[in-house]
Amino acid sequence: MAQDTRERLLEAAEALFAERGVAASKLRDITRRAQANIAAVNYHFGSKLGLLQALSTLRLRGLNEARLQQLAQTADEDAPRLETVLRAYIEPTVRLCRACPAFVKLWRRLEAEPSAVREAVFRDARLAETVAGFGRALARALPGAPLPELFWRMHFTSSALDGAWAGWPDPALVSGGTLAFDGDAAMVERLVEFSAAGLRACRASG
Amino acid sequence: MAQDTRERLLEAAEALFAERGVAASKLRDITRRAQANIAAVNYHFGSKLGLLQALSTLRLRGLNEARLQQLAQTADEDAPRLETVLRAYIEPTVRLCRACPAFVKLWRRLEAEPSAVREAVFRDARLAETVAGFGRALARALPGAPLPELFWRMHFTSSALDGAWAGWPDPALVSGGTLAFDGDAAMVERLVEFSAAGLRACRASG
DNA sequence: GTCTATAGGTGGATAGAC
DNA sequence: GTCTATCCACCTATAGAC
Repeated sequence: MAQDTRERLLEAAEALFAERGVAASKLRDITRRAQANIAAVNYHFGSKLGLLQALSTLRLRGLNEARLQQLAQTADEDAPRLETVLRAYIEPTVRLCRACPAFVKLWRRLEAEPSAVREAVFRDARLAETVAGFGRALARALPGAPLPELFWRMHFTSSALDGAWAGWPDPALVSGGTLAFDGDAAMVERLVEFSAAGLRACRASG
Repeated sequence: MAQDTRERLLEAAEALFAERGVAASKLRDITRRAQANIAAVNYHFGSKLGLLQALSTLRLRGLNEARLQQLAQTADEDAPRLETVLRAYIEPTVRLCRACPAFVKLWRRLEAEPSAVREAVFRDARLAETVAGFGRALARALPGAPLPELFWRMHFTSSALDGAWAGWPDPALVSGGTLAFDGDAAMVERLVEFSAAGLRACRASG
């Protein structure tokens, strides 16, 4: 209870939105969990959607800024190593998964929303800069590869990344009990190795 | 209106669940779209959840049975080609994307649900058989590769597959306008090439 | 900034006629 | 199998006291 009401509301909303979905999360549950009054959401965020937007912007801006910052460390090199670029995308995500485990689930839900909702929610998330920045870096890391091909495969990588943590800490069900988390470092290595190989394979075919 | 009410309800629910989410889809909207009476859902499926379960089982059983059938054509070979195994997983999915475009979006939403809901919804979907069957096939295609590694990378492949079509027919937003669909065949090739390379890369590291 | 009270509307589900 | 009418629990949002 050290934080102020606004922060407690964001935290409670994140947990409930992630677990039940936005529509199924009732303002009453959110305010109860945040130990705030039922009217607090409207006072601080204007509406339920305002709360969702504030939360999304907060997390996604932070994530994408961290990604771009880590990517900027490779900006001097003419041809950065592919694995370095992928790490700049993946590692900040994993840090977010540690700091805000619920948000990764919420993110998955938000991706499934219709365009209008996504547009509203992602508007201030630095998404365009991130796509552009990593697109340029990939093109430098894999010169000669067709750009649309690189973008698609980066999209695969991003989906794999989301899917890897979406079930955390229980990925068992979707995998029929065959998967177990073996630590952040191992997962990062696995993802980097997997997607680097997949991205390099398009050099030959492009 | 050739189909009976039960089928029209399934179709309407699929479209609305996919577009708005399950919780946000009102029984009244579903029945209106299906040109059925408000009481029809409870008559045919018992409840809203019953409707969701019937729909999920119908689609996922069909999908997984088609996958296993295509995989069975490789069962005689000692070491099936990796690309053949991946195609047996991916191609039936693409056919489902064509036949029931809405369900792919719904599937994404369902994956984000808490374990209890997923368990109920996926219970009769032949999920366990599919995981087991493809696990064995992958192990034969890539002898020597550690099994947990193969399962994780197959999970990446599955996530990439979902992500590829989740935004269809409009993947533009999440990608900042950089992606465009260039046909089913091209997407299948891209996915197979990408994930085959990623899976093979674990042979060296295993 | 926080609270109570309530307006104003909508949800899933059912009873019972046809 | 299909329909109308209705129950009632519950929702978001707001007004207005403190």
